[in-house]
Amino acid sequence: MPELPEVETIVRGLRPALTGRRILSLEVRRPGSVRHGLAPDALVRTLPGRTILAVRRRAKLAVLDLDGGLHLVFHLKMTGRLHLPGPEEAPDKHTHLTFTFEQDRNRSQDRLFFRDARTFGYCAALDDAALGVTAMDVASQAAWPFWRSLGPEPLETSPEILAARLEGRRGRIKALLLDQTVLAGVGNIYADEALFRARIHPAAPADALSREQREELMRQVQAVLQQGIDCCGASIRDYVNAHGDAGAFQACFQAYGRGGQPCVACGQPLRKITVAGRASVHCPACQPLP
DNA sequence: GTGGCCCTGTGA
DNA sequence: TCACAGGGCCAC
Repeated sequence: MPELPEVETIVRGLRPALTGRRILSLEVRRPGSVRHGLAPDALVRTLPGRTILAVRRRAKLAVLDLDGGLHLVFHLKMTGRLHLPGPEEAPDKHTHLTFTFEQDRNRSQDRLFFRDARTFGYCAALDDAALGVTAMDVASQAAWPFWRSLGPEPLETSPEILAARLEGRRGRIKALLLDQTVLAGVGNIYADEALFRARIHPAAPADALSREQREELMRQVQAVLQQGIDCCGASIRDYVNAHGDAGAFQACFQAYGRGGQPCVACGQPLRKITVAGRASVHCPACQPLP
């Protein structure tokens, strides 16, 4: 569930608590939650003594940059959480990784929990080459394929350039918005919201849209992502930030999860269909098929 | 391009 | 009790 705005909110919450901290230890309570990079036992051996240099986001991934050219990449998928527990808080059955930091007189939290009820999420420990820190790394075979395949950041790319990535694509527009190689960070919520605001049917073939429509769609993608960040994310079901607080963007939903309810623009009931295997809510009147 | 799979908590 | 939620991956 955490999409770009939710991961951005989590990262912003973690940054002041974690930047500059030295790792004391890692406890791996569920080895399957460590994937793609170093094996769990190697990670447990190599982490103590390393310092967190930066906390950042790429697409829907949260990244801790460590000294020595190591990076911890977290994919939260649907139910993953990165959370700073209180001093008395014990790991529960869904807490798969617990990081402990050296005490810091200025900062009260000295642990980080990775929790994930549905275990789709993971932590990957990868080196500079795997993340393509230099241009040479990007071209090298050592690059982590998933990372290398990620498209541009939608909030750091112009709508025109984003729209140009749809050119000549025959797929349904919603499937392309969800395709992380086209643009990185949009999930089901923000795809439905952007399509509604751009008045484009989710099942419209991308090549049936005009250039103006594609650019307007990308402007709306940027607008809903920015609004999501400004609201500290959308909380439905599981999502909370690093401190356990809910977001507020769910109150701004105009399409997502509103099937059967009246369209905020025209009052007609919104329709729920399946596109690209995902529940998709749209207004048949405002978002006609081209 | 589509659909099944992974997995478990939630709500009808 | 069971359908449903869905990101990424894989086989079709």
